Amino acid sequence: MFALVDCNNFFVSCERLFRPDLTNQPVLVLSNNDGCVVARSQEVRELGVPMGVPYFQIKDVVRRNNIQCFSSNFALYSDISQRIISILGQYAADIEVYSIDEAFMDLANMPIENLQSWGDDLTRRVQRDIGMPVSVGIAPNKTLAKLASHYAKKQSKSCIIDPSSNHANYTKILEDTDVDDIWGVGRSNSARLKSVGIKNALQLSGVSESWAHQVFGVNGVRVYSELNGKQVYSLEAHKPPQKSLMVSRSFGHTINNLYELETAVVNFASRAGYKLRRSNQQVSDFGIYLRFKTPDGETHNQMLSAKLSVASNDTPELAGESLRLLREAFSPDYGYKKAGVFANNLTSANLCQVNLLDKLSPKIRQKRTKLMEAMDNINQKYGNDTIHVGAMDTTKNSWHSQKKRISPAYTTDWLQLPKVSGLKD
DNA sequence: TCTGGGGTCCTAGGACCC
DNA sequence: TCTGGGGTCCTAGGACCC
Repeated sequence: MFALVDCNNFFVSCERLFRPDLTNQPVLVLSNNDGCVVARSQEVRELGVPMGVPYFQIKDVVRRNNIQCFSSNFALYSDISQRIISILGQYAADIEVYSIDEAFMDLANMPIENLQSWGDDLTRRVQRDIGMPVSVGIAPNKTLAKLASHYAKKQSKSCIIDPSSNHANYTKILEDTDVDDIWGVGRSNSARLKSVGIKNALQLSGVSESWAHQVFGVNGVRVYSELNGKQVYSLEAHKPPQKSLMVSRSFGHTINNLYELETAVVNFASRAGYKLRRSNQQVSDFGIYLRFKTPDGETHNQMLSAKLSVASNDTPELAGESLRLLREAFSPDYGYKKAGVFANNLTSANLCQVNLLDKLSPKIRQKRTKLMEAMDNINQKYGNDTIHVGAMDTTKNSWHSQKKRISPAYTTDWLQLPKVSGLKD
């Protein structure tokens, strides 16, 4: 059996940890640049605010109902997430951290009669130690475990789906689950399913395998098989190395001068270089991404990439490459809204493929590796960008995203610790 | 006027090989 | 009249996840 532990309204619950006055109040969290809604409290859901809606479209609802809005605060969310994972580690040997607010756990050797109390105990423990409400779903595969955790949110105790020992319960839960809520069925496929009268998980589990294959391809068959109790996906306790990487931001305001754009892109390239070094990887296929409006008001996306002569994770090199591509693409007539860099074809930094035509000799490259190491150590100790490439120009950061409503980094910055007042000595 | 920032996998089509 | 049969690799686009 597998368990899925899912935090309830994770970002909102993180914000509430240090704002207990917001318990039972409508609260939502916005994406970067305060663009759209990425987390909603139960109260906000009940007001009919959908997930992912642009903020400007719901301003009236927010004002009328006095909804508390926060910019996303990833320093806080990541820290809370790690605390929760460390507790989960005490409850199972193998854990797959699936996202910032979810983890799969392997319960292979647990007697079936212990599952309910195991799940309920875990729920109480995370609530007590962290203050985070979680839902636990337990089932013979990941798809059903997801479905069970979804169901657990409604019944406020952990939910077990076991087709072999309690078939009636299994059937009932599948019937109660809308096809939209099945893991692996997205917007496009749920629309197709509904158009042929398949509205819930039970109906989907009853089609033929060949039909599932014909209509949804191999992924459809996987969903179908797991709904029927087979195990297709296994627990990935050790994540394979990442294959691609991206650093991008929407700008706080439209940019149309090259210099500002350069400082932004060099920032992203530096960040990408750091991420590569941290994971001991390097890139051979590197590029930039631009989103802009033309004078006639049309929005376009543009991607330019280059093959590096030698795989690299050297910040000055990546920054130089992104500047070269940017200057090639830039037009003063466009209004730039967003930019980023991307890296495909990541390989281990231990593999070294030299190139006779490389502008830098292997010896220089070795020195550069040490230079980056020193830079990372200094920045780790004294703060981000203490040392950085000159083109970043940290005095010009007008491109930064809007984060007007961000809460303090309560748990990761000495200067932002919560203050307790009103206590007597 | 105004819409995030990451990722993965699959598929189809084209270029190329013999 | 009539033009094979097998591969691989790359790319772009789309679907999905959080």
